[in-house]
Amino acid sequence: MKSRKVEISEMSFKEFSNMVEVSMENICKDIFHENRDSIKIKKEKVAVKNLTLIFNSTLKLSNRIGFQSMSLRDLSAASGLSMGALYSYFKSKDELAKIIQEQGRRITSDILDQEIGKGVNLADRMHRAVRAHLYLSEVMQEWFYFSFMEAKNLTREEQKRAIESELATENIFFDIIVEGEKAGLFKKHNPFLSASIIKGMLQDWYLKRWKYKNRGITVEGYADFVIEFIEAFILIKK
Amino acid sequence: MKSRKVEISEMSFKEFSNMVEVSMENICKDIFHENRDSIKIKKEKVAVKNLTLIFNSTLKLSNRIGFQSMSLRDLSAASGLSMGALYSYFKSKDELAKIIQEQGRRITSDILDQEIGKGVNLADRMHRAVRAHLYLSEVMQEWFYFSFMEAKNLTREEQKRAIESELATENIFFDIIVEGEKAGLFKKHNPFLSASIIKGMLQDWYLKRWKYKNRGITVEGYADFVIEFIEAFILIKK
DNA sequence: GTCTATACATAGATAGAC
DNA sequence: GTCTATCTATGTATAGAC
Repeated sequence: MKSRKVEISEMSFKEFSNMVEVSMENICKDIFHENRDSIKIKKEKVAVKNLTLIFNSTLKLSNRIGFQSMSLRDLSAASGLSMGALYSYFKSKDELAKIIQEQGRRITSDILDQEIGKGVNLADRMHRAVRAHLYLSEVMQEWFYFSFMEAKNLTREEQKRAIESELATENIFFDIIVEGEKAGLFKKHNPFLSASIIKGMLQDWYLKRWKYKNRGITVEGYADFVIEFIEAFILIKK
Repeated sequence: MKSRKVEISEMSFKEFSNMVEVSMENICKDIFHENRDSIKIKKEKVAVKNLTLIFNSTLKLSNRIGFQSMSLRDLSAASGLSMGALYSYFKSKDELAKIIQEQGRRITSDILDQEIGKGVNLADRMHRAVRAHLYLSEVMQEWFYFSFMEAKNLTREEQKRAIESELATENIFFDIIVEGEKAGLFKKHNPFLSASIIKGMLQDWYLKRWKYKNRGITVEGYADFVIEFIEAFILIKK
């Protein structure tokens, strides 16, 4: 029980938060360079600044009223950019959604891989996976909420990617569980169901953050609770 | 462990399904009578038939593309009723959403109360609450999905009601857990978090049914798993 | 690079014939 | 009770001035 606390201190929420911040800006730059054909702006500095502004405004509005309900006039008002200016940064509303999805997926994938790779054993890997996912969805709450709620508004191709990304995350847990069972550390259950349930618990954090916030639950507190809950089920007691 | 199986047999999914079917038609009739001012149709038989048709078409379309993206022309095509005819059954698109929400909430509340009331002790009540909620969300999967995903598209008043209903369901679990702790049957944890997590597990069933279906998981199988998972955490081992 | 003005499509909603 | 035809508002997207 104590050992978990030690592992947390290796990656506090604050440190984690900074790490994501850096990753986010880099990925924004990558996105700018990759989409130079559909982005009419030439200067990197102004483009990245406004892209960030547009992404954030879109996420804020979509979280409140939904991407479909958000008109580009709304987005124009929220971002302070005119309709014409907006269309210098993307060539359609659909493409805007696509770029935002892409950006979030990359950050998620980068950060999770990086963080889980540090795990020294299976229990540690499980803790890190849970904690990293929760911390990440805390920092990028709007994106995670957006990504879940707006999946239906994407093109079929983008939907496929979203599902793949979703299942990839779940597989991280699946793999840890299966390895743990083989090693005789975890009880034998249906590992697919266990992984699903764990994923669901993590999702609850960003889908219902208002509820947890109202009750004064912090992301660290929630992480501790989830880990305890999972371990009661999978760990073999000695 | 065996005792749970006995309790299930008191309410098989099939029986449950029939119970809901009846409740659904009755509530559809109630809704018709209560909204006689906004519904221009006089004959109960034709009104209830078409209302049911409209509700089902709306749910189907909304589940696929979202309520906001569904135009009334789409709904007209799917239901086989003309635009004009549709407006004889509701006076705005917003009102249509509202009526559907109302109908689902009533069924949910009726069925859950009825089913949980049968519980003979706290563990039994917990099992029944889990199972009833899962079975209900299986029968009415489209409604549950709609209700969760379209909350943002409702008026502020309706949003408040949706949240209240959500929290009421969660409170069922909260109360059972608190009573169980007092009675010395359940371990002491944070009962708010326990109730939240349980609610999230139930929600996962209807939010990701495609995933469970693809993997061949039945609702009964999922219910058994969830109950086992919960009990590993809350039950005091003897 | 950003703005204003505008084109064009599609949405919700209603009127009046049948 | 249901249909077709139509009104009006709003949405996405673009052209061209600055």
